[in-house]
Amino acid sequence: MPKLGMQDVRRRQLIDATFATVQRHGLADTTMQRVAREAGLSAGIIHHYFADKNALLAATMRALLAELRGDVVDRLAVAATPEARVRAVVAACFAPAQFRPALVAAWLAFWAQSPHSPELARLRRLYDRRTRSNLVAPLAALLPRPDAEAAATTLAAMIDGFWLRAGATEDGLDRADALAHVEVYLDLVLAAGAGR
Amino acid sequence: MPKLGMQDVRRRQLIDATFATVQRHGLADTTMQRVAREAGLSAGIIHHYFADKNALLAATMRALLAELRGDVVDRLAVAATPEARVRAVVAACFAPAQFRPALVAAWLAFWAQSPHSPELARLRRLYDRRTRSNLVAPLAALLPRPDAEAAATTLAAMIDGFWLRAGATEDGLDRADALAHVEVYLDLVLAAGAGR
Amino acid sequence: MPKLGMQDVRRRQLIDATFATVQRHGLADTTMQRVAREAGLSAGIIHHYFADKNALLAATMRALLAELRGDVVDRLAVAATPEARVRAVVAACFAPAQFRPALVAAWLAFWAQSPHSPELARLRRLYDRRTRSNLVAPLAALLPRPDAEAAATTLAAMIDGFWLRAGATEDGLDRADALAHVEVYLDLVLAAGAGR
Amino acid sequence: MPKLGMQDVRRRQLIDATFATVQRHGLADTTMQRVAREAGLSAGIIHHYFADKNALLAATMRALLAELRGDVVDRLAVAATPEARVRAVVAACFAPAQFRPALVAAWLAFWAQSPHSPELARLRRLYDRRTRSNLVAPLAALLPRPDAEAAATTLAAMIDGFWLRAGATEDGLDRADALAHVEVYLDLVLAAGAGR
DNA sequence: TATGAATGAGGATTCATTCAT
DNA sequence: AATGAATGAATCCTCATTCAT
Repeated sequence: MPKLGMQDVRRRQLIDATFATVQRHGLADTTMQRVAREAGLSAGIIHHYFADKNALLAATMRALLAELRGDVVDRLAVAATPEARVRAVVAACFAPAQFRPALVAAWLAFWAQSPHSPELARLRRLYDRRTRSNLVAPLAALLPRPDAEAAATTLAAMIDGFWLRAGATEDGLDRADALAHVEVYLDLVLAAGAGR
Repeated sequence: MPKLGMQDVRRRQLIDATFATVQRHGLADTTMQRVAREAGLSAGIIHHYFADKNALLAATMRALLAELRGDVVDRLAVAATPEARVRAVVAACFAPAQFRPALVAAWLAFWAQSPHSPELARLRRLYDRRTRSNLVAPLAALLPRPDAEAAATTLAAMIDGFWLRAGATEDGLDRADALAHVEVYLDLVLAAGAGR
Repeated sequence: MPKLGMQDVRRRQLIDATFATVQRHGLADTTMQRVAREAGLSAGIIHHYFADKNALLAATMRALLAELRGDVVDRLAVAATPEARVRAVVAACFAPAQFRPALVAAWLAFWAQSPHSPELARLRRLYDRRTRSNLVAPLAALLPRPDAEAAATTLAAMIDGFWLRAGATEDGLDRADALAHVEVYLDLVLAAGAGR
Repeated sequence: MPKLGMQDVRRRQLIDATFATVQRHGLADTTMQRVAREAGLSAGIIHHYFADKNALLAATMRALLAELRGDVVDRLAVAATPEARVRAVVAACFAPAQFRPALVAAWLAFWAQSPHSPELARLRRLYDRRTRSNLVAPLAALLPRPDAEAAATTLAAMIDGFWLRAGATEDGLDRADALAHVEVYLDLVLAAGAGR
């Protein structure tokens, strides 16, 4: 394990502070000053570690993406069958660590900003591609390719839709409920596929 | 006497300009100056018609909501059976007038901002409640109440999820494809319900 | 008695509204908009009756001055002796109609602005001159001219000083108390003069 | 490390600039821009040192108050008898450093604004209380308590009254004359008290 | 006479960024 | 590496004034 340099420590610290600030105040009210205060550092120092505000935001988005990816990879590692793999991907998206209103709100803020930031747009496409391939690959072992692709698309939309709703904090929607709804759909699809 | 009826004309004009600016520049970069320029008016006049920026943004969101609602209502008016009513609601959400990347991007921007604006949060809850009841009501005539509610929740999430994806402009996702995916799910659900 | 034209009615109405606004919000927050609303008129109309804001403010100050002057003149008209005349002038300054916190606060606002407005400065000088001559004239019949002038100067300062204090509304200083203090001084001065 | 101790230097510099601007342009026309220019700094930096405009104005008023207080304290320190102490307080108010038209005009501007600013109102009450107790304390050693209080009230009003007049710059009223008038009153009061 | 729409300048304040230390 | 001072542009908003109706 490589020792983390001061560089990495500070960068991580600032990314965490950015995430905290975005979820607390929203992207529009995330200022360098606020991020610095949240990190317990001075305003000027951020520019030693990130070229500018956009770079900081992109790095933060990237970190969120990496965490989700880590969660997915961990769960896929212990999934033996295709069906288990599909369910692992879905479960990761609704894991307590991911499906938190605060995190989802931050996520949503980046999503909304992505049409106006090339780097965020790139990250968004990356997420879309990954989620899709994570779903298509195991589904293709269970369903005909066209059906697998359609199911993956629909599943991905459902997951995003439930996330979107989770972002509105006072919403009563429960994590377990959301997951249950997705799994009901999954059962339906797999049953339909198996019945052919 | 000054020109009469300017009130409504200007308000509409400014709302349109706000919508155009939000979709073009994003909510974060939507300034009063830009909106004014888009509307071909001076910056100061906006405050003649709207108390402040928040009021203008809320009015714009409200207008988008009203348009979607109008579309839904129109389609419901000519839907004879419960099933036709469910499909009408879904179809309205994917109608060309609604399912445009630009509109969806604006929608998403407001969604992302809603946790930080009481008025936008209120509008968001209103949308959620309406969409849900529009779906539950006809579904309850086709399925047992708990199944109807579950299906409505899932449908709403799917619709939102496909919208979310439509917001990323360069995304290849086609309107017709999205609608088709939702209808496949609907077929599945209704078939399962009918089979009981 | 000449019939008042619409001109005069409106001017008076606007002056009253200005006075009300100044005492309620302070001179700095007295806007044409607010004055118009207070008068129940539209913002634009003020400029038909007053050249600009300064003219309106000056006219308002002039009206306050005229009211005080009227009060003084009325009281002087029924004062038979020189001493009665001095006391009449003092009494007018502390009459309930004049010595009101609200009125005094407005007065003070104009005073503070007078170094920066030629017209207000002119009115202020006019007030000073009048007050002084109103006091010196009767005092000169009771005291040697130099003593009369000194007493007038001191009296005028005392009056202004008590006014200044009355402007701070929560101050416990009573109108009757203030008047009593001035009269004690007057007694002292006249007694000293008589004792010569 | 940035330059240290800038905090105090800049704050003082900005307070001085505010004072200069208020006396030159009046409180109503004292803008942050003007203050900054007067201080030779950019407009933005003021908010590094003062929360907002009100804070800057209050700090300036506080500084004026502190200077007067310093003057009074210095003179009281070398006043041996009660009478000397009364005369010291009066003399401080008419010292060349205090009784300047420019300073008095600024003072007056703050006074006029005080009904509309809690912080300024607080400072004004502080000044009133201090002046009064500075006068009552020594007078109580020379006169019966009720007379001492009455004399203090009258003296304070006279002082304020002369100040008010000094604020009108072109006024011919001389500093020495004003002081002389107050002292004549003081002589009168003390003589009356001694004669009992 | 009267309205209120409209402007344009200017208000306080915020902010990303730079820089001397 | 780190600070916080400093800038200048940009933000929202207000306001006196003008003008078509």
